This record gives sequence, C-alpha cells and structure tokens, in this order.
Amino acid sequence: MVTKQDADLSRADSLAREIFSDVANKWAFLIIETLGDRTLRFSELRDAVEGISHKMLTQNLRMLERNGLVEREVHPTVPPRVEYTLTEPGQGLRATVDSMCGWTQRYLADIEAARGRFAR
Amino acid sequence: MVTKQDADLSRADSLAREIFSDVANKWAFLIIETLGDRTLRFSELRDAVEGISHKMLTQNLRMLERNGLVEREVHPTVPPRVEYTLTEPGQGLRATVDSMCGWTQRYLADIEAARGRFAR
DNA sequence: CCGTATCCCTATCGATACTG
DNA sequence: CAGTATCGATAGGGATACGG
Repeated sequence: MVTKQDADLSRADSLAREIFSDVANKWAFLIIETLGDRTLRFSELRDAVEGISHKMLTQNLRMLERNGLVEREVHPTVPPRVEYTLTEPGQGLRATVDSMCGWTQRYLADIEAARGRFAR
Repeated sequence: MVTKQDADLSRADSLAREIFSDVANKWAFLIIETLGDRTLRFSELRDAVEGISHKMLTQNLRMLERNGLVEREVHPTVPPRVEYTLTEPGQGLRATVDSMCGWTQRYLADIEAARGRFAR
C-alpha cells in the first residue's frame, strides 16, 4: 500500500531532484559566487562572469529567481536599471558554492596530476 | 608587464574554471552522492542513480576518473567486474555535494513557495 | 558485465536584431 | 540598459547493437 507519507516523500524527492537539476550547473554556480553579498546590475554581472553570454545570463537569472535564490529589483528609470541580490536561500547555497571553490583550490594540484596520468 | 606569477595565476584560474565546468553538473553530483564511502559496481551505480542512462554514467565516470575523483578497479573475471570508489579528492568534493543536499532539504519549502509566487 | 560506437533527435548555446 | 525572439550550428543525450 502507498501511504500519504510515501506520496509526500516521493513528491519531496522529485522536487529535490528537480532543484538539483536546475541549480547544479556551472553558470548558476558562477553567478552565485560572483554575486556573493553584493548587489549587481545585469551588465555588471555579465562583465564579471567571464565568458557568459547575454542569453545564458538572463536564462539562469530567471531560473534562480523562479526558485527564490535571487531577488530582482527593477528601477523604472531611463535607461532601466535592474539589480540582482542573493536572497537568504541564495546565501545558503552560496556556502555550498564557496565550499566547492575551496575544494578546487585545495586539490588543484592533485587533479592536474591525475589528468597527466590519465593521458597515458 | 605580465609576470610569471600572473601567468601561473591565470593558468590556475583557467584550470579551476575547467574543473568547475566538468564537475558542476547534476550527474556528477548524483554519482558522487551515491558512491559516498562505498564501492559500487557499474551496474549497481546505474541502478542506484535514478534515471541515469548507460551512456551518461560511463561518460561521467570517465570524467571523474580523469580528474582523479574516482578510482576504477577492474577485476579480470568473466563476466567482468568493475568497481568504483571515491578517492580522497573525491571524498573532499563529496562534502560539497553533501552540503548542497542539506541546503536542498533545508530550503525545500521556501523554494516551493517561491515557485508558486513566480507562477503569477 | 562492461565498454564503445552508431544513429538520430532534441535541447543548448551564441549571434543578431528588435522593443520598451 | 535590459529583455525577448529568432535562427542556425553544435553538443547533449537516449536507444540500440556489438565487441571484449
């Protein structure tokens, strides 16, 4: 028999999985890392996140906004001015991204060595 | 002038970026989380990582192996038996993935709520 | 059992152009 | 300046088959 708890669990699981799929990608991580605790304009972000295209930036910002990880603030001036800031959940995820950055620094040499070995 | 240190830094940066691109994807994360501190066979992994295809699994395992995050052990029996285990750098990354899993659990409700709001 | 290769379709991505 | 839309090119990814 499938209980209500089971249903809730599997729903939570699939939601978690979905969030994972959304968020576990390099652009999202780089955007979150770049934002940090600052507030940045769209164009500032585009310049700061090396190699990201206009399209990828908007796409990922929408995704992050949809999941409530960034707040989007529109100043109805001309020209328009749109600013992005990490929300509290966003800051929480930032801790994860930070830990990955730390990991990368820590094991950079090991990884490079592993790559060298793998070439053979 | 571009000093040697500058060159080293930018090389380290681009390598770090490359590793980031490799590893910051959902399948890699799910594989790492699934492996944990266990040793699993290819087929066990495929069954354990929900929804992953044969192809994605091999592809990601090669990538992880190339970066020295998993160790691949081949038992030359018949039928063959191939086992995968996280290396020390792999375990390090696992901490990051764990932190992301914790984050997902923690903010699941907030995120769901944000999604509801965004629908409007 | 595990791995690679092939086919084939789809989603992704960059470039460009256009609107408010 | 910020955002959307469109269009090709290309990479991602599933299904399948076959080799070790």
